[in-house]
Amino acid sequence: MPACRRCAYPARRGRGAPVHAPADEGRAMANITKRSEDYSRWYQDVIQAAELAENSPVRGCMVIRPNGYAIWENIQATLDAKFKELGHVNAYFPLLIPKSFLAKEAEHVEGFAKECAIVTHHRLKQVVVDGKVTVVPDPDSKLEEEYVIRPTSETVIWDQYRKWIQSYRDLPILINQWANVMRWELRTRMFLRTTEFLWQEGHTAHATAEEGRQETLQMLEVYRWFAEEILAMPVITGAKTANERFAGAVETYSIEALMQDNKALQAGTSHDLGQNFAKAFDVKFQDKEGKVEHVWATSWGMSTRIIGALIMVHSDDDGLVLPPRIAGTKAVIVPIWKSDQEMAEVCAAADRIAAQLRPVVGPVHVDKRDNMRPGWKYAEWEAKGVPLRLELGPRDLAGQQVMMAARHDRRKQAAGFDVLAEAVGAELERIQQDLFDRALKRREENTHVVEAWDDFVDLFANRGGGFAHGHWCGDGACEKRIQDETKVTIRNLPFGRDETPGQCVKCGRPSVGRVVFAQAY
RNA sequence: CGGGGCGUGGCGCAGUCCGGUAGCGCACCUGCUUUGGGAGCAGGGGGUCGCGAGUUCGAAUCUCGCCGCCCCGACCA
Repeated sequence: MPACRRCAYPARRGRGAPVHAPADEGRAMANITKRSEDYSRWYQDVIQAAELAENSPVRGCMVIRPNGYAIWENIQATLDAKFKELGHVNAYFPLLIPKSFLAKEAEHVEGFAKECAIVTHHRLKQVVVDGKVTVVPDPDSKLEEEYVIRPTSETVIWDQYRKWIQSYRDLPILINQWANVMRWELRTRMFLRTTEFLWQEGHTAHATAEEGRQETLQMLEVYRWFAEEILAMPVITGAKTANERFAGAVETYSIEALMQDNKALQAGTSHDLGQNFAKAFDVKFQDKEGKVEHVWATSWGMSTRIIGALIMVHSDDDGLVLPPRIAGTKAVIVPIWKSDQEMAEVCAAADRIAAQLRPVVGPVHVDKRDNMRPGWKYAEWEAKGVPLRLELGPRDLAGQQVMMAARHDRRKQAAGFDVLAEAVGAELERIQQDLFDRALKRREENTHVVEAWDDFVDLFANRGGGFAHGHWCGDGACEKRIQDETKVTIRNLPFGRDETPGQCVKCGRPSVGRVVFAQAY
């Protein structure tokens, strides 16, 4: 696999033929695979180029680098504020769960048993094998009851809620926790499915079924708001089918987004748990009439997976694209100079402008590095997804203006110093809106109404897939057959869906309305 | 866990078939000149060739075992 003789551009790892850089061969830094060429490699390249995360020594776990973690911190800050606005409080429950807890709710065990990491010992012992010192679990330290590293916290939390709840006066309990969880996945992908991931999990307890239902729907609406307003990611809200429901839930609701490769991604879930966990953990309360009853529960979560969705919805072949509202750095100022004196003047002006902008638009970075030229910096900040670049050189200084360049559409325009804060604020708003509009347009262009099975198969096999609105008989077995034959699943039963009766796209039996089908992550 | 591809300075790769003591581009460091879309020259630093055994006078290269990464399945969301 030699380098290309014509241009000396090195061949890519793992492929036979040398791959030429596009017209601009200088793009050696990031070297991002095009989406059209290899979508999943593109995804990995973007993560690397934007320095969001890296693989760790442990398979399936990732190191989230500062650029990636800044996004997560903004997600946390925004959601946390919203949760609290709605009356929730934060708490923390332990990482380790007694093995027996997992077994208490029948469906819950079934759902998670296959992907649990188990702690069996509490001590290591030095041993010498073939003359080399190594460590092994000390057999004498075997735990009497083994612990499971939480795949989710329903069980520990409900064990605790039993102790906290006696009367209706103790309800509702509206607790959220920010935590890491572990699910031993066979196949992992950065952010989208990692063995360990970060999330928030809300766990609430209520006096009535209706109140629980309302909470579930309210939190789903929070996720919809967050995805659409903050992440500029249009989503479909709706109920999951029984097959796709959370293990132990009465009803699961989700938000579903469409990625640029036309695969769907579940970006947040909210579960109405009914009385299942209250019964499993014997959590009862006495109501006003003195009657003793099991409490009603919900849980809801959004994880670092959403960062994967964020990457795939907006980014392009030059790297990451972030909506301003979630970007860690809103704008970067690139000073341009020739002489030392110009450097001093331009940098001083850049600092003044940054100081002026920060209170209005948030974090603004001034890139004063003198070991690379402006063009290099442009490309680098583009790869990292900073929404707006401000170019400031001697000519701008003379004209009392900066050049603003938007990351997502390359639009460049001048903005005078006297109106800079308003101009930058307005441009960031335009970018935010534009990203949403662009994503929504793409989703609409890739959403189809299907009637016949042949058309359904053809859509996903030959016409690029996307979202398909089709009739479904409601039978889980039929749903499974569709999945087995086409890899397509029902993403959800959208709120406000078309409930005109029809015939199931697969089996032709009567249907009470359309559902959303897609191939999914 | 099945099929395929791949592990060589930070990144991307050559060298492996045919064994001879490791090289290229970029990045990095120093200096000078540069700086409005990926700068130039000169000098310099950095690699137990994924890990472990074996064959050999000698292993990145041959043999065996293991580990990891990527893609496609299975599992799962």
